[in-house]
This record gives sequence, C-alpha cells and structure tokens, in this order.
Amino acid sequence: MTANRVLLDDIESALKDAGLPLLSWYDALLELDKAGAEGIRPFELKQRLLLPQYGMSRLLDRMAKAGLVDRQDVEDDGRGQIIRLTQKGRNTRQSMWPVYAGVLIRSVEQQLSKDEATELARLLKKLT
Amino acid sequence: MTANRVLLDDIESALKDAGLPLLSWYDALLELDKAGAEGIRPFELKQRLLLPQYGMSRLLDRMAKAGLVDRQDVEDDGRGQIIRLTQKGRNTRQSMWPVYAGVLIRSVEQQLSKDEATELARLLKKLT
DNA sequence: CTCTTGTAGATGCAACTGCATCTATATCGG
DNA sequence: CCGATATAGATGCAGTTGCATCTACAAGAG
Repeated sequence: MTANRVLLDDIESALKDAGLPLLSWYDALLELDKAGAEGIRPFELKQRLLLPQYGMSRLLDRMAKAGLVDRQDVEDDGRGQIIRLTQKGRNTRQSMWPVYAGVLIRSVEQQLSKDEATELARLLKKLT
Repeated sequence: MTANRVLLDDIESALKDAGLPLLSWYDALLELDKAGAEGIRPFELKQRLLLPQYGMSRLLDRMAKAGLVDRQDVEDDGRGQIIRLTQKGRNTRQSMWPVYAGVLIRSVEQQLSKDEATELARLLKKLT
C-alpha cells in the first residue's frame, strides 16, 4: 500500500507539473488506443479498467469534453455507444508516457536490481 | 497498480459490509494507538501517513466527530494540538483488524507460497 | 404482442479530495 | 522590542467519487 502510494504521488505530481491529465486517464487512453479504429464499448472498458459503471460514465464525459475521445451511438444496440480515441487523445497518451515511465523507471532503478524488479513484477502479476 | 487496486477494493468492501470505517481510517487509528497516552501532533501524523495537511485536518475532523479521537490544544505551542485515541477508537481499530487481515491473508495465500509472499514483502519494502 | 426481467448508460445527492488561501502563533535577524 | 519569515492548522471552492436510482432499450416467457 505504501509503495503504491509513494509511486502514485510521484507520478501524479510529475504529470501535473507537465500540464498533463491524471494517471487514471492514461489507463483509459491506453485501452482505447489498443482498441483502435473500431473503438470499444464503455461496459467493456470499465471491466478492463476495474472502474465502477458510474465512474466510467463520468470519466468518458470528461475525456470527451477535453476532446480526447469520440462518443458515438451504436446502431445494433440502441442502448449502447462506441468510444474511439481522437487524434488529440493519441497525442496526449504519447506525451504522458515518457513522464509516467520516467518516474517509474527512476524509482525502481534506484532501489532494486534488474533481477529484483523482474521478480517483483512476477509476484505482483501472480497476485492478481 | 492493478494488484493494489484489486486488494484495496476487496478490503474496502469487506469493511463496508461489516459496517466499519474506510481503510484510511485504520492507518490513522494504528498510528494513534502506537502513540499511546501521550498522543501525537497532527503534523507528525500526516508525515507518517503520507497525507497532505488539509487531508489530515479533515480526517481528524471526521474521526473526532465519530468519537474515535480526542483533540486537545497543547500548551507549549499555541498553534498546535495533540490527538489521542479514545477507547472507542481503540475498539474500532481492533474490530477492523480481523476484517482487514482476513482479506489480505486470504488473497495472498491463494496466489503465493509463503516464500513468495515473504519475498514480495521484502521487495516492496525495499522499493519504498 | 405483452409482461417480466436483464443490461447499457446517466444522474441527483452527499461525502471526499485538491488547491489556494487564511489565521494564528513561533522564531529569527537586527 | 519590531518586522520579516516560517510553521501549525483550518477552510471556501471546485472537481471527483460512491451510492442509489432512473431511463431506455433488449431478450425471453407465455
């Protein structure tokens, strides 16, 4: 818990200093980028991001208002919609990555050997 | 990040089901318990809990309102105060622990061997 | 077709967080 | 002692999250 909070605080403040969105947006942008041109449905996205339904709905509101995603009603299911990344969304994700990764790499490198880092990643993955 | 979120969600929902406070209160209750009868100053507590100053101030507001802590002005520094756990606070912490630990142990045991868990703890501690 | 049940997503309200700023006391340089 | 700066803690406001509920469409039973 502590390790996570320390890292998270570092990352968030680095992103903020760079005038970039919150880390939580990054995860969404990444999934949307992976989904590519066909986009993805919000209910699918919320499962991948482990967000509650209302959280997803509002995150998409904000990202749409910021022009990072495009929401479109889907025709074969009248209830649903399809979300696609805009070019601006792709650009934003790309500019976030070096900041995010930079903090991450620096923090880990300073404290752990390469083997230890690999082992940590393995254990955390196994835990989930 | 994912491992942390999954665990956190599990723990929070277990606490909620048991009608107990949020996990963030637990950390504060624990530190206050450690501080014992002499209590602890908010500025000290916020450093240990890695909370921002206004977060600490408001957390103490809520915990005081819930009757878990006792706030008293301190006489050798007119700006400051001293926080002490009430009996109710001690009881609350004690009833939270089995729920918290239960989820934690179950989650870890299911996925990791004892050696792996130990190694994970070592690596996370080293990271911080 | 109609009724019931299920699923996708939105939203009002209350609680919580982040940010900036404020008040009050302390400390230090002269 | 006096003014400038630093520290402890509180708070107004805006943005975010959690909870419950709501709307709209879908799917299955009769």
